[in-house]
Amino acid sequence: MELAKAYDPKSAEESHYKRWEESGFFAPEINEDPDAKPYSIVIPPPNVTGSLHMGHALQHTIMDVLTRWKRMQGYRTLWLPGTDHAGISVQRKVVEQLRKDENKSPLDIGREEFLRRCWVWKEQYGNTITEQMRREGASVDWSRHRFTMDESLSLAVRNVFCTLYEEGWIYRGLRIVNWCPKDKTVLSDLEVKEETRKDGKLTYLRYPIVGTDRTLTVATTRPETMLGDTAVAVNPSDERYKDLVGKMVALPLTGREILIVADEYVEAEFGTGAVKVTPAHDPNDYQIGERHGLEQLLIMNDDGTMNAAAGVEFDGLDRFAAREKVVAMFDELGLLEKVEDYEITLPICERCKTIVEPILSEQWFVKMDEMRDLALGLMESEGAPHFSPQVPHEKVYTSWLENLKDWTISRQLWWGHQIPAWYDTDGNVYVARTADEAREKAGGSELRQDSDVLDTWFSSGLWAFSTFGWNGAVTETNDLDTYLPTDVLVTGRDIIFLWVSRMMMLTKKFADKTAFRDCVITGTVLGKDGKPMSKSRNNGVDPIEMFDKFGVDATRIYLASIATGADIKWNDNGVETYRNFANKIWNATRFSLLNSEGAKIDHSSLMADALPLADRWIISRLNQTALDLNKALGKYEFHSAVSMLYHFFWDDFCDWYIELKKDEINAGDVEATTRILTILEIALRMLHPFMPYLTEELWLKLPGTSSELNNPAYSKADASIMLTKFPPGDALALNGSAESEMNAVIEVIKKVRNIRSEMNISPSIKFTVHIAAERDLQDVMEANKAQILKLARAENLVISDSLDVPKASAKAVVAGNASLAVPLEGLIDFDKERTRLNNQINKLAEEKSRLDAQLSNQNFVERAPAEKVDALRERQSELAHQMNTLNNNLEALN
RNA sequence: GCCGUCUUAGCUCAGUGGUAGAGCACUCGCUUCACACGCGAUAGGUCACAAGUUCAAAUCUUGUAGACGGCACCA
Repeated sequence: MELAKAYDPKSAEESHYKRWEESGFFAPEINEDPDAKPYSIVIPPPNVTGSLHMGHALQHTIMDVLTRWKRMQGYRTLWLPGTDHAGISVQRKVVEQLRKDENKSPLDIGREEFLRRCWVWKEQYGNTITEQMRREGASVDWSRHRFTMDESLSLAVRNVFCTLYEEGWIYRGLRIVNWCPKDKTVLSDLEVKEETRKDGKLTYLRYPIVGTDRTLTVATTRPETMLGDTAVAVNPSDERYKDLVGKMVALPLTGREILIVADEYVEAEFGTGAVKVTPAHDPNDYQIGERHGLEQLLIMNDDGTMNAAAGVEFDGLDRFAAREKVVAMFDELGLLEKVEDYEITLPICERCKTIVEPILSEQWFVKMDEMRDLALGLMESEGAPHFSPQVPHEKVYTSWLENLKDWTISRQLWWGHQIPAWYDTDGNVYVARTADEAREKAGGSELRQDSDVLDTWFSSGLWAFSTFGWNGAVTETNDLDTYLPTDVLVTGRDIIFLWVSRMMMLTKKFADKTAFRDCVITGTVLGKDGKPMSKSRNNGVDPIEMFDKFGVDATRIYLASIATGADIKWNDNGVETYRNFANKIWNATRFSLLNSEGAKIDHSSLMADALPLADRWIISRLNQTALDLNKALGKYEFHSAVSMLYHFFWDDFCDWYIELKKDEINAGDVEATTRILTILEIALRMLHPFMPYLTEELWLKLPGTSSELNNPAYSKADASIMLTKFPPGDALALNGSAESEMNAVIEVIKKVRNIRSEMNISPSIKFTVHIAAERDLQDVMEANKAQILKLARAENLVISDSLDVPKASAKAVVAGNASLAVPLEGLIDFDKERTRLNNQINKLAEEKSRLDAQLSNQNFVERAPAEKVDALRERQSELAHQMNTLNNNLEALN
């Protein structure tokens, strides 16, 4: 069978995924071993509004590498996929669609119809990302695909909510919350980001003091909130204002009189030392208000416009217009002291970037005291989750938990899990699992359900166990029993608090298990400009484009080559490197197949006695690589795994082993070809988790592959590399003497090549190589004569105890007190050879002087480990010997 | 304000107290019958800076500078 000259990823990508999926290879049920240990991962469910970005591609690659690796090891492996309903995102898309297509608002069509449209939207667009995951080669069990608003998962949400309410962990209360006037919903602290603006203003307003002609100046960044002031506060020990405490100020523009109170919160040194107090629009003012029994005057509507309480002149005015108007009116009244430039940090809505308004509102909250203790307890007792990399994430995670505030879980949206709480006409609340249950509790009064839905992260927080069938009504399933705790969670830093922590808490609370033992935190893939990829920066790189340009496998293994947790600037170059690597693998296979008549995969062929050096060497290297590879993967060190695969395959297997075996292969040596094919087959297995398409494509072409090579756990399944046994590596197959002998051969070849290149001798000119060495090494050289001749492009090899060559020779030293020479009568340039020898001598001299200094240091000799000292001494004497030889060579030229 | 990360070759990045590494780019040579997405040979580093610990520091400690992240505050 002849392969094309270059690897074309497209055809491989198109043919294998469907077969794998349809054959049930991704489902854990493919494993027939009743004693197989489980291995499970749940995917961080991407938003149904999302499409694949590089962060997904990175995380999915890591999850798939782990899944394929464990599956090949014979674990009952499950990678569970799914999607998140993404409350605000979907709602916004549907609202926008409605406005554009029909010029209607959600209120025009009503809740029921709006929700129907959301479902239609989800059905239509919600599987973009799942289709893209198929292209990625993600070996997820599609039969277990979950959506956060599936019936069972929704039931789980209602049951969890009710239980937490009954136990007092969920409450409804009036608090200052983060309000997004554009989305018209409350947001949790984590959904609010900060933006520093240099063009902020600090406005100083004068409030006249009643019964005097004095004024009191307050400073504010939000002048419009003065319309809701119900007090002015000063520090109790502030001498300037001591006599004013208890007096009233006449609040301009409102006709109201408000009290001057003393409160420790106020810092005398900051600003004017007097603070306007707006309890309904500021969290600190709210606290002051509580302490002093102040009125909470709400002056804004949910869209950020002022309401009637702000006064007729302001009613309906946008908050920023109101701000200007307040300042202008103070100015007119002569009460505007000054306006200063002020750098200000504003809270903004993470999604729509609108400035968030702190506002007093009645919402649902989860009390975090016990939740926090659950998560901290798991960290303390089990060290769970164990973060990779551990620094800095473990500390950030625990210190965040230690300072946790209550979680606002209600959202003023329609798309999501509607809060299972009902109100009677008197405003009494009945939390119940169903409307019937609520009616029963209410004793027949007329009820209406809370119109809010729950924070999307509330349902995601249940993901680790709700996806395995837990819904509160059903609390025991095979999957829960088998796959929980999951083994590892792979995600980004940005959702450690939003999701990771909550999943740990809620899984412990309701399934009484650890959600996952390990947590791999990936870094951020940055744009070429070094900044996070974003639409506004237009620096995004589309994974699909990379797949098209370089292939899925090249993109995957490049992503895996990034150090775990490290951020990386995207560069196409990196992917190109692995595109080339894929082509190298393709061509190595192509070569192996060219002369493969009569040969086939045969693992026993590697066990045969008296194999040639190159074979003993590559088998040792192969096993070392397999051992190191498994170790690296076990520690989530994907980058070092990739690096060792790359160098084993390219350097050891292609550059040396194949080149050394070429003559045998071309001569039709069936045994040699069998070994090459067998080693290649094992190498492909090791590469499979990273490069599933290429390896499957090639593996199926190898002679002798069949389901008999499958891991016994999959013996009844069709043949596929993804079901073979992952090479564990065998420490007994390591062969130190073969490695050192091979290294000697390699060194000889490299030295001769160096002579040819430095002396500008054309590759077409064949010459004789003389080697002088001790007896053992002579035998090695003799046994590998043909290989040395071929790779050094020489026609003759003379091996002896000492060099006997004409003056016109180029010489070099090799390890083991050996030396070599190439007679170059008529070709040698003596000046060049002198320079070449001098360069070598200088290099050795540099190393030797460092060693001499170190070894003459009495402290080092006495205190460093003896074997270290011995090794350096040995190297020192070798260097001396080599320098001596080279100096003699140099003299001989004169 | 508190906590933390990063700074290594021209570029992008590995590096685990013991002789500084890779890929790409650069230079030189090669239509060697798997691969020019290739092969061979070079060159390229004050490991940000300073001090300390140590026989020995890119690696541990402290400080400085620059880049960045998280949290808190923000009248």
